[in-house]
Amino acid sequence: MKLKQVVEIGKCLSNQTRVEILEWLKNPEANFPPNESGISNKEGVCVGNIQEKTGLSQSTISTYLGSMERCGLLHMVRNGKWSYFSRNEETIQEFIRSIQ
Amino acid sequence: MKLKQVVEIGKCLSNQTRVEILEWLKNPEANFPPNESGISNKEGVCVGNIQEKTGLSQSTISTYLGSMERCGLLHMVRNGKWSYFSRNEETIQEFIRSIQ
DNA sequence: TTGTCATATCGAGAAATGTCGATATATTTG
DNA sequence: CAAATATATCGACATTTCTCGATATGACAA
Repeated sequence: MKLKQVVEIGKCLSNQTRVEILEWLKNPEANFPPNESGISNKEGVCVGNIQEKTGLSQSTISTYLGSMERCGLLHMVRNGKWSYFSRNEETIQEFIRSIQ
Repeated sequence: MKLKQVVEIGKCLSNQTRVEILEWLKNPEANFPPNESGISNKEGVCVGNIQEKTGLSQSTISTYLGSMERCGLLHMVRNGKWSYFSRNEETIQEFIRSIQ
């Protein structure tokens, strides 16, 4: 993994709420209520459910999730009006290999 | 590892130079000139040699290394007027376990 | 003790990030 | 089409971090 990407991931991990989101998404079914649509939490958790759990504003959480997706920590899939976020385990492993 | 420590490590990894230092210290004998004192680079690299390689000011590098030590990424040992820094592999592994 | 060297700490201004409310966009529903 | 809903983006101000030069500290040498 390139240095720039390591740094971008580091920026995401430099904030308590973002680290918690990453942690919660290890077990999305236990940490979030079921999605309104049929989609399982395993495939991704919608922005609203993450926002509610953190207590921060909608715009802040949307910004957080966007930056976590751009650096590769999270994967996003859109379905209608919802965006579903899940961990991107491949990139996380690459990041780990870069620093260990 | 506690959330706060993960975040402090994240802050250290959010800067290009600090990530490079961590990378260089994987192989200190290849990346730094021998220490003036008898101490091997394997046991730690002194601040001056790290500063010279980065090109940043002495005070900046001292601040960087201090924060990397406080969060547990680096280990420091003092010897006379020198401080020697090396990777703290135990904490690095703990950090990795926290995010994977 | 005085001077020199390596490192640490301080104070400051510049730059980046945090976080919000307001608003824009896009999708679905009536 | 109009309204409602979920998410994204914008603009702004507060806070944090970056990075430096200046200075303090502590160890060693003369």
